[in-house]
Amino acid sequence: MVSLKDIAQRCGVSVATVSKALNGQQDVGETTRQRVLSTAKELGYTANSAARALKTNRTYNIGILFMDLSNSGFTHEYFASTLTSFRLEAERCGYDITFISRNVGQTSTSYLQHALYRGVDGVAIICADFLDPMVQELVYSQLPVVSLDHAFNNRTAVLSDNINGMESLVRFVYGKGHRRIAYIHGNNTAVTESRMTGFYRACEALGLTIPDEYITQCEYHEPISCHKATKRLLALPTTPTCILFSDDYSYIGGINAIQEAGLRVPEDISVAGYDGTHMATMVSPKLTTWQQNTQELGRIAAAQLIERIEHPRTSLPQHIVVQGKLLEGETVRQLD
Amino acid sequence: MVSLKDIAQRCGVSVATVSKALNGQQDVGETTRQRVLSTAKELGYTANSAARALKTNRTYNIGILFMDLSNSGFTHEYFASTLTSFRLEAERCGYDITFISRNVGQTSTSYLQHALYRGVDGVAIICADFLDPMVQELVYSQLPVVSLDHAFNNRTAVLSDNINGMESLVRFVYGKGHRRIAYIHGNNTAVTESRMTGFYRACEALGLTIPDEYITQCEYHEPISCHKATKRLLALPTTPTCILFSDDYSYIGGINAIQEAGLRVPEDISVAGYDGTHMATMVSPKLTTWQQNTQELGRIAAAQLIERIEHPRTSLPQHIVVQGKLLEGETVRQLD
DNA sequence: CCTCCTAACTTAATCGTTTTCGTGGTTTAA
DNA sequence: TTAAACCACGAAAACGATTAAGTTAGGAGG
Repeated sequence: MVSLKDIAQRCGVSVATVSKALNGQQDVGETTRQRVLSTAKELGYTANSAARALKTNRTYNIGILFMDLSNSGFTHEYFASTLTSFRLEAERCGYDITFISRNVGQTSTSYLQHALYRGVDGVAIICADFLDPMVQELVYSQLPVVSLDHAFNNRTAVLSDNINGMESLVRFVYGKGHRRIAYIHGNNTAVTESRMTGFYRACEALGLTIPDEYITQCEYHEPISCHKATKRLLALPTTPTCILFSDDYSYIGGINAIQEAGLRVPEDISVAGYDGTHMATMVSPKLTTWQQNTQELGRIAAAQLIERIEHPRTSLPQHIVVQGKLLEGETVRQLD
Repeated sequence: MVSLKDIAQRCGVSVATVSKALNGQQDVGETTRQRVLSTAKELGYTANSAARALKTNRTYNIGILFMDLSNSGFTHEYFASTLTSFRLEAERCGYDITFISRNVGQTSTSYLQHALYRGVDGVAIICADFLDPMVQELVYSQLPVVSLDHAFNNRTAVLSDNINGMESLVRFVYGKGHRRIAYIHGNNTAVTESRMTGFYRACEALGLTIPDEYITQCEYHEPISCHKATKRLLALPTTPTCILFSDDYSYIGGINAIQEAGLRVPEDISVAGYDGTHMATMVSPKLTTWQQNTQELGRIAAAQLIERIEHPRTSLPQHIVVQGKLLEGETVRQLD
């Protein structure tokens, strides 16, 4: 590998001058700078990030906590596309991305240890168990941190507007004349809590009282689980006129249960999903759903984290809510 | 940050001894080793990977080329789950993963430059334009390289069995009595070529002659494009009895076109996908498809790359084909 | 008793950068 | 003419680790 030393020798100047010339410092003559720049290119010089990091204590590397909880991490479109836009923005700003795991070398340690070992400038928690003590340790360390869809005290968080999203969805189906609205919610997480709040807020505001048996649970991103939940709902003495599913993907299971019961969407029963995945617009009939703005979620998370990294004193931790929008598909019928 | 020096001072030994003690070298006394180990823990020591990399020229970091070609990278289950299992295996072996982009800092360079800058020990090309000169440059550099689904000369590659997969699929539907088999293939890539070969090989072996208009194209992972292609097929004077789609996801578009034509699957027309995504087993009727073994593809790719990294002289570059398997769903009807 | 070996350390160089503090030499101002 | 200011560059000290090459001290062997 060709280093600063090689360039220095070739140009007959010191290593210091070469470094300054390449880094655009001002105290170096224009002719020397040009000479350095051209020989650097000529020799095919590439900087050594390790040496630079060692000296400057900056790696331009961002650690990503992205755990494949129940196999729905990478393959879950919401997380996948958020990560993609995060990566895009980070790279645009000159940062690289490294996954934070629990092992350095062959031995297992904590997330924080791993982050410190790699010397990342900051950490983004995209997909993880937020209540895990090891995650807590990481969040409340000295490292700049941004989290997605979970707000830690005094730390920057980027949140999808789950309350408003669910509320809007309920108001939409209410506007279509539906009163018997069922909600199959997901696992017990902060996200679920928010959506529940949104659901009940809308109901209260609209003067709706929803029987308890209309509120049931399934696992996120698990069509089979959703299939069963849907079946339970359809077996009730008074069936709902509209079912809100936990997410778009689970809807695949739900629609099966509906078809098995000999019902059609939206003629016999209306449904809506949540997420606004690519798939939602492709299925027929088009799924009515709340589209989360993954592109903005990822971009803002990256931008915020970098802001915290580059201006640790002046930037302040904040909780940013990113608005989604209603995708009015064809699965909610107007009741007369 | 606490460094070797701090531990050395506290223990009253030299930095060298501390380093050796922590790295399990043999020429250090048992009592000193214990003392070093315990004070290291006590002070909360974390090694500095940058310093280590600088000295040893090893980063235990693997670069990943994962370009979001036409938005189907991260969100494409095939790539996403291959990447997941790659990451898992790499981490198990003590390696971390960093994405290779085209910019170091604010300026844009080549993939190779970026890889060299970060000093990765090797590179895995999971999802990229294999014909891009910049990719070629990377592949034929000094770095250990493994590629997925594209075989470079003298470099290790892990390949899904596209020829055999497609061949098996054709033989399966042939076995069900189908003779008028259409194939909507994907974009022009090496993968498509292989599947085409498999398709024609099976036809030849079975004595089938497929009319040219039965072979049509759509974009991978793009239901709308597949929708149109399907429509074209259904408008032919003699329609096929079975349509093979480019991939499971595109099937969503295909099924819409079929339903619009007033046909049912599998009663009126049979179909099959390709990939074996999670979704394929969830839709109703269950999709008949060829399941690629993403778990093994990722795992083997990582293991092979690490083998090349750790034994560059003795290990040899090879092209490994990973077998998939037929998922016999419910979308191919037995013809009488 | 002397030599030699070995175990257990230490010394010091080195990896490639960055950055502070000089140091001459030249220009400018008084 | 002289002092101050400025410019372009160099010397050298880090950053934190690894490792080859010494250096002890103590014991074994003759």
